[in-house]
Amino acid sequence: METKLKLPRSCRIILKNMRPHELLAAQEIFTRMRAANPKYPGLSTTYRSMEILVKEGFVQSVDLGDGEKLYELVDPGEHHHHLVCNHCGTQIHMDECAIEDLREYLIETYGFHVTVHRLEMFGACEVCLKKKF
Amino acid sequence: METKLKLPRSCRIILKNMRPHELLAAQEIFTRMRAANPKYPGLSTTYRSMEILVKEGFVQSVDLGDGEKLYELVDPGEHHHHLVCNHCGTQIHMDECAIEDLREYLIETYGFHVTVHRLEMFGACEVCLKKKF
DNA sequence: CTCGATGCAAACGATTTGCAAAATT
DNA sequence: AATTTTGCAAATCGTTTGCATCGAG
Repeated sequence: METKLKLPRSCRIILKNMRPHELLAAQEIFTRMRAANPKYPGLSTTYRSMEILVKEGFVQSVDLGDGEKLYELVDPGEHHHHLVCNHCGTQIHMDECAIEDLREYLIETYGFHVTVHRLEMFGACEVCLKKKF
Repeated sequence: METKLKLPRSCRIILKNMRPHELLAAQEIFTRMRAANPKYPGLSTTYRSMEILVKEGFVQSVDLGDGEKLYELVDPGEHHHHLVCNHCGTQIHMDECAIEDLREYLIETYGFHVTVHRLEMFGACEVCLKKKF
């Protein structure tokens, strides 16, 4: 038996208006939610909401290394990785998780059991490669 | 012909006193350098130095997601990844780079050419696994 | 003398927090 | 009425920057 999950209003607004596969900073989420719904709460509430949504598995938080956390809707329990083009900024979402195959190897070699991981790759996308960047 | 690299004094002190395979925050580096050498410059110089050392390839900067950058001596050009135990905090350094094998696959599948990547894995180390954490 | 290195304090930017007011149940 | 959510401003914290001074070549 699972208790029905009760999310605050702000979380519900976010879930309703945030699109999957879009990496957004808290600031940006706040701005968009306000635009979509003038009665949407303030910025600090956004931070509080994202914390809840991450914990509940609705949102994945991603760190691209530029000093701010980015958030992204995911199918609960799922996660994936990003290929970020350094030239045009395009973000490609990998369908598969590159680490899955590594799991067993890491247990055998290091005795280490991976539960969470973070992987981001940077480089050049197809288009920019052709432009000879 | 390569120009002889001239590093500021603070960088030289850091290279001399920092141990390989040890992840340290700027604050921590500052403290240690001061301890090793009372004439070592201040904290802001440490930040400026790390920037140089990263750019020159002496140091790798790592983000474990807790809001501060960590720095680590590396053999120039090299890089590697970390297995961080969530229970005891142990950091295991992987000898190999798990991503190398992925490179070709990503080019074929996504047309994406990876130049830089970030990979950190979190979970339970051998010791903590045995403790049934 | 000239230029890069440094010190110091202020600025910054994202995030967090404290507490009182408002809304939900 | 009790509990949860929110607003707002202030506090945090790591990091960066401006600018005057110091020091090596």
